[in-house]
Amino acid sequence: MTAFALVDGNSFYCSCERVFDPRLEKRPVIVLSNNDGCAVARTNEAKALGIRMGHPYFQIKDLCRREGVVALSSNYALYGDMSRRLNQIYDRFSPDVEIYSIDESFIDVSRLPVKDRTTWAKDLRSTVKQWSGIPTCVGIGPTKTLAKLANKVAKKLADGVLDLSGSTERERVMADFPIGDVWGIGPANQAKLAAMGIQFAGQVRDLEPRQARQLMTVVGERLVHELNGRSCLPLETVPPVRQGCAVTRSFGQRVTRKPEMEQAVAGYATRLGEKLRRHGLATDQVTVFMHTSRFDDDEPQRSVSMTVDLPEATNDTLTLIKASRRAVDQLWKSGYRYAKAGIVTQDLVPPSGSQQALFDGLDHERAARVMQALDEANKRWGRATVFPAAMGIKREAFSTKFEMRTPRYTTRWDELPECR
DNA sequence: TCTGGGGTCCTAGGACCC
DNA sequence: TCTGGGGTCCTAGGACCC
Repeated sequence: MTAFALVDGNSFYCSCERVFDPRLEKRPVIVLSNNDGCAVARTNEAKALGIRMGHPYFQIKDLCRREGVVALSSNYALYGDMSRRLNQIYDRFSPDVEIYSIDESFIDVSRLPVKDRTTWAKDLRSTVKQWSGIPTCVGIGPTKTLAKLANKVAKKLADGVLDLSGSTERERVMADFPIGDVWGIGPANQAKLAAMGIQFAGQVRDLEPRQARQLMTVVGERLVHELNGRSCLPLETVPPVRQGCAVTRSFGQRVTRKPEMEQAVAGYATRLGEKLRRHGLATDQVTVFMHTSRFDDDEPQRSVSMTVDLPEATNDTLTLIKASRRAVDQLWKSGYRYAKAGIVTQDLVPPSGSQQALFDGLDHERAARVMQALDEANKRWGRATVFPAAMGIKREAFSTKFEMRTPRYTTRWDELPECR
């Protein structure tokens, strides 16, 4: 019999901030998306004030001021590092851990030598809290979907743990668990099911698998099995090779001039190269897109994209910049206020450079050494210490806003927290 | 003034082939 | 006027996730 635990950090980004600034304790705190656009993490105190997930910040600015909500820009360097620490702790509790997202991990608990999984989970929670400062919740069930469901319910329990291994308890909980909160049911499927009078997880569980498939494709059929305790989604301890890679950003201010667009996209190409090299992958085509904002509805709209094929798979930043610049050249048209642009790639492959170098001389080798030096310098002294001139030097006009970012406490020597 | 970014999986339908 | 039957591959778009 399979058994999974799902552990996640409560209001994860906010909790990370609280670890390093105890003044945030008990206060409503939200963390904002890129560009300080909308709320992507809220403490319970902030939720109680009616701040929704994805709530645009400009709409709640007044509320925040009035109610003393602390709004922070996102600090991904900090959250990523805290996430790594949490997983190191999980590893001590089980050899089988799947990192599912920055704040969630699945743990195989079917073969743990414990008689009571609830006690085990409570021990995990308190260890994590003590060692990292992050509060967590744990849900346990015979399938991943049920572990997720248990976790959601555990959020409202005093001890933050719920084990749904037993079928009686499971049925009781599923009877009034809203379908919209079930993992895998989004707004579209929720509406479809609601139209059939289905509102609770227990009703989805009792659908015929064939009917669920008709309604929600094979995903829905799997869901029914999972809710019945028949595991369809195995633990994936080794992350699969990634299929695509993208760097896209909204601009801090609308872009109306071509040189700015060129610099912005050159910056994305640079970042793309870094990501590809970090994963040991390469690409043989890049798609560049740019568009205006749908919220500027009294202005002319434009949304275009173009794919450029590369002669061979590469992760060389300068090659990526050249290719994306060609695309910008083709796509650019003045008279619009562009809000966002990006580079997207698919069909990632291992770099072909090492073989090619044998045939067409030293260029590949040289380029690879330049990239290696670039990556090492930026790793040691911080991102964009060394960067291609095409990115431009005065980037303030369009670069992403982080006006309320806290220090990168754990990953930068010059931003270490100090005791006074 | 101000509305995120980056992934995955699935299906339908067209192009193409024999 | 008649105008098959099946495959495969690729892509766009939808849905979902955090």
